[in-house]
Amino acid sequence: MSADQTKERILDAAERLFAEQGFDATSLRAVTAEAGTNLAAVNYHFGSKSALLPAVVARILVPVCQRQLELLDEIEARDLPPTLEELLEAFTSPITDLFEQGRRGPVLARMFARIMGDPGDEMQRMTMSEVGDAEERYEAAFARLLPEIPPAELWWRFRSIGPVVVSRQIGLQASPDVGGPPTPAEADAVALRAWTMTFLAAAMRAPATVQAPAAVTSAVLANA
Amino acid sequence: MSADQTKERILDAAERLFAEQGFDATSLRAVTAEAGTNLAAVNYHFGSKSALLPAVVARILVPVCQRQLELLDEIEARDLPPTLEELLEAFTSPITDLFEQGRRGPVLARMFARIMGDPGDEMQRMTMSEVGDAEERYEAAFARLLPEIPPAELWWRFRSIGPVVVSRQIGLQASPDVGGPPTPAEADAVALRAWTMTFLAAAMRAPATVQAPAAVTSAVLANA
DNA sequence: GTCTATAACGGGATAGAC
DNA sequence: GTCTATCCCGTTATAGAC
Repeated sequence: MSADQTKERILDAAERLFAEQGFDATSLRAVTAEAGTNLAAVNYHFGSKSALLPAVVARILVPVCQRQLELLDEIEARDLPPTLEELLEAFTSPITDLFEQGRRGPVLARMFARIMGDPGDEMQRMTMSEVGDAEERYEAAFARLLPEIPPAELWWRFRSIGPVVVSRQIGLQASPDVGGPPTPAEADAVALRAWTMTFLAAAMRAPATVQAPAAVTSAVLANA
Repeated sequence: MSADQTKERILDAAERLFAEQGFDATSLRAVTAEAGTNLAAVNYHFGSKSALLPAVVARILVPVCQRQLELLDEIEARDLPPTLEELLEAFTSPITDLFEQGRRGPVLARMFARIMGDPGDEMQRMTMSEVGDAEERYEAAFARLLPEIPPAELWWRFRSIGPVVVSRQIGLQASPDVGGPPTPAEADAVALRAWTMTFLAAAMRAPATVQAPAAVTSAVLANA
């Protein structure tokens, strides 16, 4: 078997198992068994177990961000400014598409959630380096579209888009007896995109909060 | 040392370590070292490592839900129906309060995020049994307040509240060099509550999505 | 490049004294 | 109830044959 094939098979197996069971709970033995190789191959190709994780994450994230940027390019190539819904759709649909990929998608949503809650900056730094470009450009695009929202408040609104999309995808998987969705998951998947768009568009468009920002408050207090 | 004291000390240590490092990555040896006891004590009081996790989670969640229910009782004891903002505040403030508890709070946000993304229904079932009551009553209260939103769509809106609150708390902790918030965390903490309220209130209040629900669509297709 | 075999280690659980 | 000492297992990583 060629080197590239072995590497890909290891990544496939690792992605599935990490997503399903978590990184710590997954042994290299399980990965190599599923990949049809052996322990030594992982260490040869990736160096160690911990080095396998960034490789898996990058392989997932890179195409998503590429697609996000492509869609943004298309939007910005036009003359007229985009609608908020268009911008949201361009940002979220590559993520949703990923999650709706047959049987690969669903488990990935959980992997994302795990990454977001992971301790230590290591994982977040890793994720950032892949996602940074797309995030910056979209944030700027939202800022142009919503000039009346102060940048600090808009920053938080923008960062809530991902969690909402990811958490809803996870909710879609929950079985009804542990508090899953009220209607069949297949039917919901279609409606869910539209409902999520409604939810996020309204939230992004909300008038700026009137209350004085805390930064100002504390500056005033400091001078008192 | 009394039995209760030992038990509490183990729970304290486990809570901190699970939240900081994750469940799998935390060894019982680390827990007992911090608790000032030994391995056998954990197995005596809790039976096993896996049985320690539910105990830790329950100790965190129970008071939060109690407070949520108290606040809802106060609101419903009045004659006039609550505003959406009041209801949101009552639901979210016990969570936010938890996260703002000195040095205990911040790590707990990550523990929550991890739980939400955890595979297997085990953890989610455990969480549900603690949280179920409060969730049901609040969902009903929101439904009364927003009768024009179809229940299925409202269900998803309501389930997004938690993820938004939790993810923002995690964002508050991120250091600026990994994409943390633009302004100092201390100043933001105050403003953040108000901004989050603006965001969520607008999202909850959004007019119902016009598009036909997928359930209807697929029923029509099935009859074609 | 790939594999087998093994080294070196740390984990959870438990028996049994106190 | 609490502790020490120990068992036994699964883990990662690597040396060395092919």
